[in-house]
This record gives sequence, C-alpha cells and structure tokens, in this order.
Amino acid sequence: MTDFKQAVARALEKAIALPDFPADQVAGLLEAPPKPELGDYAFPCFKLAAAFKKAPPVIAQELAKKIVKPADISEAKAFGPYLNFFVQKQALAEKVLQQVRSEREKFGSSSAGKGKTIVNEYYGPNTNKPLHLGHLRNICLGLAVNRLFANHGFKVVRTTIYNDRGAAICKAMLAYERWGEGKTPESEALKSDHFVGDWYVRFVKEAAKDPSLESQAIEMIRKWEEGDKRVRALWRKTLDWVLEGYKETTGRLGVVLDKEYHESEFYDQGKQMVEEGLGKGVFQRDEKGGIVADLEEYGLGKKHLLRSDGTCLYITQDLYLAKARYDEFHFDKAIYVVASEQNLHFRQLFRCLQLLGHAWAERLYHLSYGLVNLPEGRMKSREGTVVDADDLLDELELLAKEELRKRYADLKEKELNERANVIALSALKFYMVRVDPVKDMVFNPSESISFDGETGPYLLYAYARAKSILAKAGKLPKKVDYVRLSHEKEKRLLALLEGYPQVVHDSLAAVTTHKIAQFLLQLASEFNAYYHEVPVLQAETQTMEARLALVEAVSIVLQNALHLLAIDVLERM
RNA sequence: GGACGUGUAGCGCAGCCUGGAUAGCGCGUCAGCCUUCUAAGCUGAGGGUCGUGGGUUCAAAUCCCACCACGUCCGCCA
Repeated sequence: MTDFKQAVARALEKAIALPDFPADQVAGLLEAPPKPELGDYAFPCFKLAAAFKKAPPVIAQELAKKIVKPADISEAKAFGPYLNFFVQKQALAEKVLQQVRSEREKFGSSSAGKGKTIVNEYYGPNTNKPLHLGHLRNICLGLAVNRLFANHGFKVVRTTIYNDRGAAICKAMLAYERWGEGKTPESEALKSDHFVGDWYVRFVKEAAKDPSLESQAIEMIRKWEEGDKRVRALWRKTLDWVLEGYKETTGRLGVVLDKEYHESEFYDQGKQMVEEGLGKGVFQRDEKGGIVADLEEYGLGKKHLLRSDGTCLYITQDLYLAKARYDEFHFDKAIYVVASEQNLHFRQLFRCLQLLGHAWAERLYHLSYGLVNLPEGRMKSREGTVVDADDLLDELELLAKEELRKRYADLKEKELNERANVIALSALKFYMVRVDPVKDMVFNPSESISFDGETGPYLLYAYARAKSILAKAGKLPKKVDYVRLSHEKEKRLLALLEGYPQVVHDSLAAVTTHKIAQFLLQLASEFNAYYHEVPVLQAETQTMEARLALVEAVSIVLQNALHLLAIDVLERM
C-alpha cells in the first residue's frame, strides 16, 4: 500500500468513528476511481448506510465535510455515494520522481526473497526433434519468472530437464542408423537438432509402411537399457547433435542454465521412495504386484508408482528428482513451467510427496500454461502444422530488418542486425507473456510480426522516444521544481509510475507475468499520448527540467518492467 | 462418463481472486493529424443480451447453483 493511500485510510477511520466498523476495513474498501477526473482514491459509502441509517450519498457528503484532510491530499469530494480523494500533484511528483531517481534499476524491486532460493524448471524438451512454438511460450514464461524472482532478491536456480531417452529418441536413432549412410549435420548443412528431427520424421513415415519398425525401436530401447555399446554410442552421437542445436536456439533467446538434468541419468531412480511409502502404509501393492497411490479422497484417482515388474514410471523419477533437488538446494519454492496437459500429473506428484511426509511438498508449484494454437487450429506434428522455433525467430528477424531498411536506408549492416535482433525478440517475448498463462492462446504469425498495436516493438518505440529526448537534452537537472508538472497527463503518468512496485509485487505473489505486460502497455500508451501533446525541449527552462525528470523516470520504469519480461531495450529504433 | 480449465465487440485480449460509479485495450473498419522532441506514433467515430438460465446482494462480467459450447487430462506411456 502506498503512503498516500495509508494516509487517506487513517483520516477516514477517524471521520467514520464507528466502534463496530473496524479501522482495518477502511483501507481494503478504498478503490481506484474509473476515471482520473474522479480522483485518486474512492471510498464507497454503501456499507455505512446501515450503521448511519442514512443514504450513501448523504454519508459521502457528511464525511467530506467532517474529514480532516491529510497533508498530501488536496481534496476530498463526494461524487454520489462515493467519497473521492485527490492526491496533491506536487507531493506525488516529488515522491515518485525522487524515488525513481535514487533507486533507478532497483525501483520496483525488493529484498523480500533475500536468503531464499527458488528452483525453476522450464521447457524440458524431448530430445528427438527441434524446439517448437510451445517451447517458445514455455521459455518466455520461464525467463520472465526467473527475472521476477531475482528482482526480489531470491537466488534463482535455472534448470531444465532433457527427456533424452525412450521410444521417440530410439526411433530417430533407428532411422539414422538404417538410412543415414554416415551423413552428418555438417555434410547436409543442417542445424544439428533439425538433422536428428528429420530422421525421426523419416521413421514415422517408414513405420506407416512397415509396422515391424515399431518393435525394432522397442528392441533398441532394451539394448540401450542394457548398456549395449553400439546403441549407446549412437545415442550419444545423436543426443549431442540435438543438444548442440538447442543451445543455439535457446542462446538466441537468452536462456542461461545453472543446472541441466538428464532423464537418462536417473530414469530408474525413485524406487526407494515408493517402497518407503509402501512401508509407511501410504501406498499399496495391487493385485498384480505394482505399487499404487490411492488418491481418490483427493479427487485424483489411483496412480501407479511402480510397475509389477518393479520398474519405474514417469512419476517415479519425478518423485526422486523433486527430493534430489530439495536435498541439494533446500529451495523455498520450486516452480515447474509445464503445459496444462500435465495438470493432473503434477497434482498427483505433489500429493504423493506430501503423503510421504515431505513438508517441503507445499513449496512446489506447477506454473501451468495453455496450449499454443494456430489460427487454423491445433498444431499437429503429423500434419506438418508445427511452427519451428528457429524458423519463427528467423522470420521475425527478417521482418524487423525489412521494416528497418524502409525507415533507415543508410543503416550499417552491423547496426541493422543488432536492432533487428532486439526488435524480433521483443515481439516474440511480449506476445507470449502478455496473456494469462492458464489460457490457451492463438499464435497468429502475421500478427506477431506486425509491429502495430500491443506489441514488444511498440514498447521499445516508446522507450526509444524517451531516450531520444533525454539524449538531446544532454545534462539532466539536479534540482527540479515539481510544481511545474501541472498537466493532467503528467499526473496520470506519475500515478502510473507510483503504482509500479505494487504491480510487480502482485505479479510475484501470483507467479505470473501478464500483469506486468498490461502495465507496460498502459505506461507506453500514456507516455506516447503525453509525448504527442506536451513539448519537453521547447518548454521554458524550469518547466523543461521538470518534464525531463518525468521523462527520465518513465524511461527507467519502462526499462525495469521490460527487464522483468526478459526483454532487452534499444536506445534508438 | 468423471476431473480440471476456458467462454467478455468481426478477430485477439485485460478486468473475475478481494462485488461498486456510463464494461476497458489492441487488430480490422471509417474520419482526421508529420516545416515543431522518431507517424513502429497520436486524436476521434462506430462496434457488447460479459455463453444461457436461476440464486445471493442495496449493487453481479466478478460470488453460488444448474445447464450449454470448446479445450485438456483420466495408461503398469512420457
């Protein structure tokens, strides 16, 4: 809560003076009026009607007369059943601008997570094909979440898990062994993960004609598990190709990992935990000899944790991995950024860990996100409607380049490439995090590359305009006469800036990013309108200096918020 | 069949947790604005039974119930 709001709440409490109307309720009732002309805080008087035995508008009138205005409140005025408060412009300007100026990149951050650790696992690919659009949503969310927590002083352990074994991987290996003729990514001039992915596609095609290939793949899994030298060598080779390709793609996006997990290294772990549960009586052995968790009472059905032949299942290794992570990092929170298809799996996993008596199970959090669909419908690898991550990144960069060439014909190649890269990434990242993660979303390729509207480039452009003014101004004033910021649009900008830390705080609490995205759109839009209407550099000196301070603050907050979404900025566009 | 989620303007989305003042934004459409700090911009117009029906309430897009539509999941797969 801001200082202003707190002051208003306290003054209201005194004016109301009702014994059965607890003071702490007042602050909770204060809300933001629908329009700026109506003030900064509004107090609805409906709930007082019964106690005062008067109509809400009458109560609002009486409170307006009775209330002792706090120092920084210029007016308390009744609007129908509401009592509205106006924050004094100068006080607002002074408070906000001084704070942004002194805190700079720290404005909006906190030390709430100091000494605490979060582990974030994201994008976990199956290593038989290149990354696609779904991974991009995952990565963009994961990157933003990492920043969000780091911003609050958490130690963030950035991880991924490579699902690097199993049927799909063996299928790609089998096809390569069978028809590869010793080709390599280099010999075919293909990005190495695409090279492997193509062999997987080849397998699917051939298997449609020759069903015996499926059983051959299963045979290969068995050999892999036995440690067959030839199969293991083939696996190593193709896996390295895939990982190398991933590194290139994720590198473009700015992914940095502190720890990488390989399923192949612990896919047979976790039995001990399951047997421990059996011993404690929280899990049961079923009639065929498998081990089951009965989660019916939690509405989660029955879940098999160990096969009757004693081998592990998907969830078994996840039990192990969660514990291994806790033992290593003693995390205060562990986030799994995984598609909503796995909602049930994670609820079952967390519940099982809790049943095993691990208190830290409640620190686990599944950041579930919806599918990314195309305007034509769902992505289907069989129908070739999957949007490849590399292709998309290339396409975005190309479009940014075209746009830049149109505008700045004489831009040097290096500068052109750098700008196109930043612009393309902003387009993608913002498109992905601007939507509530729980929702399925439609990825419209032509819209994502359009730079009109609610897009990353729009935000970058607003930032570049602000920086351009600051650059032309040269030195920024040390002292500012805040009274000069008397324009209505200036007050709106200041109010937005003041609210930024709260937006960040709420985002952290909800482990979400789209609130920050919405805030950015609002701030950029408000600034663009201000830019259009109010001249800065042409203004009289004192006024210019005050406006420069405001523009500087806007640029700082834009940059801070973009940083939280893992979006880099450009000083010029 | 069950569980979970989603349904707001032609299209894409905020708002729902924590109920309040004529329901916001973008794209598209239409009409304007570049001799003045970058027009990737700004201003304005038009566009809505907030899926449907009940309920709670002084007040419901928001809370509750039922129904409908769509999506995902419900395997000793991952």
